Amino acid sequence: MLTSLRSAGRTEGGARRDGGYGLVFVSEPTTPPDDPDAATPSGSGLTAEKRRRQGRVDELRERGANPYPYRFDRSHALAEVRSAHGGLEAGTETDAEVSVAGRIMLKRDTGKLIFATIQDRTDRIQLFISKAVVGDDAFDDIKQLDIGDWVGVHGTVMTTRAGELSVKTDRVELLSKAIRPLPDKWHGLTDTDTRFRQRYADLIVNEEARRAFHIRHEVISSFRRTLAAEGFIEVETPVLHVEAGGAHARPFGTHHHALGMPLYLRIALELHLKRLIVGGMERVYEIGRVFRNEGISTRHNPEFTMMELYQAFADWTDVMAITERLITQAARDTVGTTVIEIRGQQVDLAEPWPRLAMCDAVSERVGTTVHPSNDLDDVRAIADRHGAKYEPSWGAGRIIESLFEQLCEDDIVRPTFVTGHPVEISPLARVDRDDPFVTERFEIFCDSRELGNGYSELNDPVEQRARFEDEQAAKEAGDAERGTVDEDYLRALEYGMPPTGGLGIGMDRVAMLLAGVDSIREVVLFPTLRPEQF
RNA sequence: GCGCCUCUAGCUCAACGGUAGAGCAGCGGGCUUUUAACCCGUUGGUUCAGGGUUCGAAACCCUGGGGGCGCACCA
Repeated sequence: MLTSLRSAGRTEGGARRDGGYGLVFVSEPTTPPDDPDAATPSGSGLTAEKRRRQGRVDELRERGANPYPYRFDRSHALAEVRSAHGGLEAGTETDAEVSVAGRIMLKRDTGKLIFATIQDRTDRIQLFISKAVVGDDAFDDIKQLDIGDWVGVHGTVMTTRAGELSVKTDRVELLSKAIRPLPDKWHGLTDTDTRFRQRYADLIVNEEARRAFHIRHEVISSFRRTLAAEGFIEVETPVLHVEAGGAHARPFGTHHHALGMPLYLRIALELHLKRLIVGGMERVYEIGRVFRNEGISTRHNPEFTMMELYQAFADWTDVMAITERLITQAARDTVGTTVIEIRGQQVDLAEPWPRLAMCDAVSERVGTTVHPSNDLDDVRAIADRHGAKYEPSWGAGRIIESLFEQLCEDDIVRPTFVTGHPVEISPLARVDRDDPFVTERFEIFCDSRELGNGYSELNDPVEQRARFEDEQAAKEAGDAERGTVDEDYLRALEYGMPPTGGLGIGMDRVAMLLAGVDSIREVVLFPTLRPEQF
């Protein structure tokens, strides 16, 4: 009873909807808001173009056709058609029937024959549309299709006399009418602002853009496979933090209304993941967005994607090894080789990455031994001599880092582990077992950019408290990027964290490296921009 | 935040301080094997905005806006 009622109702409703496009038609604005100046001969080309295309939509509806149908059954992606029939000789017709779908990118109309190039996410393919095959009425309709329209096509596979693989079209269904014209078919979009704001248009017309995002996807997917194979568990930890810790960076602030309290967007994944190591999860990782309230540049977007992993019973040497494996494998999976070109140099990522102690690198450049144990005034004098900037509150360790950035960073081309960061700038890293002034820490530098950061994790709760207190003192002295004492994290450490190695990698930067692009905006789909004025 | 560069038709680009143009897209016509199809004809402009200099400004100057690059910022 219920069932029959329901199905009867559905049939009735369906029938009403099929025969009643007028309902939809009436409720939709079918003329542009600036229609009043339709009478005037002037007006922008875009307005006229959109009006013409919308007019076509209205016309189709009046005929009872739906310019925006609900679905289409596709038998093959375009790349599948090509791989199955790519070897056909010129001038071959087959009886292989296919149903394909895509966006019309090009149209060549020779009178009674139309060649159209459609594009899906896998490939492009040519449609061979003959008036004699589809019939006069259908041919007229196909002529009315615009570049940018989505179509579904039924036909058979053939090659033209020139050898172009094509679908000899029996029937074309309009799947979605494009009201707005596509950018230039040859040049695409070049204005970077427009490319980033209208990423949808960029992706339609610029293959390079599609390629970069495909590489980004492959990098992340490769990381997940490598980590799964090594026994890591993927987790998700909070984005909203009461106090943003785990890195030196200014956070974004927000507010929770029901709790009536300020919250901060995370600047790192570190502290929550290490709580999970305390909890006994042993090998965990997270790939997630972090937010830093800093300047925007070719290397920095305010929100970016970090991969952090933590491995119990491991130290920094294990973590350096897994770093090499992750990035080398990602190169194989994305570009098919471990040999990539960086600044004109051929670099084989499969070779062991050089290790460079920060103090050694600086010492060599300044011609005298520099170490965080040096007298502060001596280190300041060296910094002054080499134009490295520092604040009065900085200790020798932090000034050495400044010297490194000033003198050494730019020279690093191939991936390099820069090791032995001073304790002062590494509040969560464990002191080097052979040198109490530096930590068992490394940063991965490549093409002068920092790709990641790892260390033997500090797990002594008493020492961690002392380091946090130093951070808080620096923050209270006016350094907004320094941290605070995270009592809950200290409580976790008091339960005992096993010896642990940790790693953080900037996924956007790895994607940049492997995609061979020099701006982070080429691998972030919707980079942060000022709002557009409409 | 500072410096330099940039903004012209839907898109890609021209235009000495002197009538705002081309190609693509669109529209009309022709063409049954094209390849950014081609051929003929044609519509389309708040030259980012606002001021100023000038007989005359897309251009020169000022202010503002968007964007890019560099610096600063950024373990």
